[in-house]
Amino acid sequence: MTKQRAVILEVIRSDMCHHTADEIFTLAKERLPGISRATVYNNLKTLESAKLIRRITGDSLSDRYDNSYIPHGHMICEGCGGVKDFNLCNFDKQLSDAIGSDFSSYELKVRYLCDDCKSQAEHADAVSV
Amino acid sequence: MTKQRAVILEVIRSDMCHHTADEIFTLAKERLPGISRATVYNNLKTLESAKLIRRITGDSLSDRYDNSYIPHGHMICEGCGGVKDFNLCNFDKQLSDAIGSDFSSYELKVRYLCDDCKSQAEHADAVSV
DNA sequence: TAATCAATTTAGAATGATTCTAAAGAGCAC
DNA sequence: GTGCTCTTTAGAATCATTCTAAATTGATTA
Repeated sequence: MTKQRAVILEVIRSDMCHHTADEIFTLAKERLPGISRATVYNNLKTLESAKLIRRITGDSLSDRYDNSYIPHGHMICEGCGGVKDFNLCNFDKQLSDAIGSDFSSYELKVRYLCDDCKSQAEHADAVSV
Repeated sequence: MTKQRAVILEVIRSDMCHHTADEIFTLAKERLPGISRATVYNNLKTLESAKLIRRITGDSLSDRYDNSYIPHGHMICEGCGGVKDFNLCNFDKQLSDAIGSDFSSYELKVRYLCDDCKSQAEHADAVSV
């Protein structure tokens, strides 16, 4: 475990946000000013292979990284691109029943409008009328 | 509806595959040799806004397009990469309850091993012992 | 401590998907 | 036919990510 890898893992674990590689790069740079962008990408791959983090592919241009490898749902706001976690009860059983087989993982993304973007949209409507 | 847009829509609807933009470009070019890549991208956006097709993100580097806008699950075999569709009963209600909001769409992908690949893997195990 | 060797890091170039730009073309209302 | 708007086109630009090759690090062993 190099110090670069440790810092990247700490950055991802330090809060519940789902950071992009670029954000992780910026945050890691605060602690290791010489760190390279390629190192961040290399380590994100390594850490995902080691099942310490999970990559989330989404609606925004860049992927995001989750500090947990355990599958769960992601709510993706169509306004701001923000990502939140959520869980469904007994979803594993429901899924394996539906597909008629065990499975190794799943990815569930819901596109919606978060409260902030919803009220912004309402405000915009009110103004434009 | 321009003839370019019509051809792109036909290409997407002509089979059950989930084509990439590049594949759609190639297929459209067979019928309209002068068509531009930008036209394909423009129209894929337009057609998705019109809810005639759906964009699927995350399987590979490039996005894919589904000839149905209605959300449904995808079972992706980790052995052969094959994709099958599946559905969950009352999933819309379950989802909106879980996230506490309406949503505009969802994407659900399950990674598993299909029967063929499963028996192949068992056979490989047997051989290797 | 010095030699060695593999893994990691680095900067910058390369790639690949997608978007942008500006000019040309098509279709429609008047 | 004129004007207007939307669409198409080719190629340039952009952006996230990957690759490359040289330098560095760290562990291991002599």
